[in-house]
Amino acid sequence: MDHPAQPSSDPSKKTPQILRVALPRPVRQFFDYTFSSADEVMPGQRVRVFFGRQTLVGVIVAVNPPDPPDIKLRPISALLDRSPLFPVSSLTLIDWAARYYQHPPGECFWAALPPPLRQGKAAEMPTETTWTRNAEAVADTLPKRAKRQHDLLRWFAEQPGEHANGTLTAAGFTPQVIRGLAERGFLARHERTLGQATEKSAVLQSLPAPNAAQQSVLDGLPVSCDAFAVHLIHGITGSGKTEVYMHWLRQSLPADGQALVLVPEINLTPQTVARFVRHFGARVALWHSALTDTERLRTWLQVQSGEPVILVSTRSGVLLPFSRLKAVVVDEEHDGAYKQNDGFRYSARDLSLVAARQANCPVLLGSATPSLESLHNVEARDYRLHSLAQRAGKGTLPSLQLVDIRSRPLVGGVSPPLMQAIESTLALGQQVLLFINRRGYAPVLMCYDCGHLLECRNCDTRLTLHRRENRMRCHHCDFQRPVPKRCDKCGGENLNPVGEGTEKTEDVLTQALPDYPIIRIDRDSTRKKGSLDGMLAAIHEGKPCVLVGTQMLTKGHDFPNVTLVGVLNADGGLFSSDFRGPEQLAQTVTQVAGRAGRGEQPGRVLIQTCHADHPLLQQLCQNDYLTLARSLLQEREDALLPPCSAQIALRFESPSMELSIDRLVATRGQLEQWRDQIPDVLLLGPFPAAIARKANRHRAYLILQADNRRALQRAANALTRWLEQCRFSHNERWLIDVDPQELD
DNA sequence: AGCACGCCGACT
DNA sequence: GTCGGCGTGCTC
Repeated sequence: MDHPAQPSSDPSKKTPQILRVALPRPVRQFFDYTFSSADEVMPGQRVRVFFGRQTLVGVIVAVNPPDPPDIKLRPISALLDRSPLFPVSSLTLIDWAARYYQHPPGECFWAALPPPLRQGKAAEMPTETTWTRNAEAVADTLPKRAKRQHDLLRWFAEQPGEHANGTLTAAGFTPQVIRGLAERGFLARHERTLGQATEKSAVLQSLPAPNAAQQSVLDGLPVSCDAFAVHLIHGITGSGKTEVYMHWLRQSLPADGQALVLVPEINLTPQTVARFVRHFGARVALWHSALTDTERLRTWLQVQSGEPVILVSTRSGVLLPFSRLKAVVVDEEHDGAYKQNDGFRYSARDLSLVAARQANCPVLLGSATPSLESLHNVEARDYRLHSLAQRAGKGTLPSLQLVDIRSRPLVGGVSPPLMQAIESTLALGQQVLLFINRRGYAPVLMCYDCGHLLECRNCDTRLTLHRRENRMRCHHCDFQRPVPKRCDKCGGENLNPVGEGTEKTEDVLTQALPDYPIIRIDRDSTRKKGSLDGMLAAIHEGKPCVLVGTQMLTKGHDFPNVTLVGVLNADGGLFSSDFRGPEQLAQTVTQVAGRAGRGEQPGRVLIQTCHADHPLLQQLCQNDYLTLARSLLQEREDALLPPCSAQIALRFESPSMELSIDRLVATRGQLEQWRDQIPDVLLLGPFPAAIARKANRHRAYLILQADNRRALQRAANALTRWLEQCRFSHNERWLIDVDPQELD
């Protein structure tokens, strides 16, 4: 600018305003710019600004803030939206989340935007060009030499109707050919809002009437959607929780209201999604990681414009710009997938509760294995607990039985009693599911001469043997190497796989049971698109087979002909260093056991263990999750562990463990200096992480714990401000995790 | 996070 | 003499 800005005497020009902008940079602060146009500006609009030497897209969070910095401000370079892109509800939620999770606010906004809007593209519904055959134009009038145009006409005759431009180009017709035919009047051009042509034809199915148990839960749920309330539904596996959610939405969700339905992993719960689509048709919108940028933009704008969608979504859907949120459902609320474990470490379940409180609407949390957090909140925060204790159809809950595998010969991890059970189940024409919590062939490769275990070069972990690829792979970084012939340490050739992974059990069973298909389902076998669908389809044919799989197999599937479930080794969670080990074990075993006996035949679950007399396993066999969970909760209370207190974890990473620990000792010292302001905050550590070195970074933790969230929050605020001004060198890194779920 | 600036080692 | 290594600091 040539001359300094002055209070203008020209009435057509307003005095410059100051805009406070959130920018996608890892700093916990906003940046102020001037704006001197007469256009209306409000929080929630996007701007393009110069930031140092670069241009960025940011979001206005305040207009004319009371405390602008005393420096020369730069003007914004463009106002990108005529009206706020984010509704007030969204701004409030994101602001709350940035403060609560101690995350840079600009990055929180970034997480809430679909890629096209991050790039500064216009917030307009994406459209696509489609073509229809114009019936009046007859083929004779088209010159013979226009060969490709004749082909295209014939193509339209074979496939009548409306076709997207992309479909035609994919069929090999160039844009010139299409345009040529259109100019001669044979084709009519249309601009369609994306994806809406196909959905409206679907016939909606009505919901089956609720059974008595479902009805009694429904009777206790809120009738109207105009008050905040949390209802926790404990519904045993197969009790029909999804039907309850749907009946409730059908009854209570107003016609113009929006609903958020969170599911842990959309790709793994296709059945849930399909049921919502069948019953609610075009009102259902989906949100998950497999969407394209355009699909994302469309759904984002649909939600933003207040369309009364029922959004079935994974974690990140909680950040969508709802303006008429009237109902929230969180399915499998205990699931760890709701917690983001990098960057902006929010819990979608917890944020959805905050969103509902702000929108003044009810929340349904559902699970066969509710988290101890939610059970704690039944008492501490007045959640209402409902239970569905009966399976919905003819199925009954399976019986659970421990198999002591001490000094028993295991073949591929399978003990003789389990093998007999597998054989007799297959002989009856039924299916078997085996749960193993490790993928690969064997979790360890050991030298029998010197006892050396093959380790990752970059992490403090063992390499897993993957025999299909004939490679050793680290499951914590991307390191791989060929399977060695000789021991790295002593040169001996006596290298042997130790322990069981899904591949090994698959191989052993394929040999032992040549007459039956063995289907392995894990992240490796389902990597190719559509391969999981294929396997699931094969299982649903119902022919006798054995499914060997990891966690993937435990989530929300309904295999009516599975009558035997085997848990290969339940001992992992019994003596884990993580205090959540027992809870997770109970949830996993209960969930996987719930895959048995969902059809007409009763189910049976065999759990292999070396600790058959362990009280947790004994209790688990009673198949009474709630009682077990309550006793685990009592243990947490006695130890003052979450959810009976709150935790914040500070992790420090650097090129050496000594340095990481030193930094945390200094941080602890700083916290001690604020002791009088945070008297009840307990400091634990520093201690090295369970995986002390990951991708060559040495990691250590300091834990802040308190039963008073306010005090903890105050400590965390001061802590992040202090750490941010510390300016460590760039090979040192810290991160803060509020309500950490797992500290690896 | 970028991207500059700045201060030391091997090249024309 | 200068090209470029990455260590340090700032961005309204």
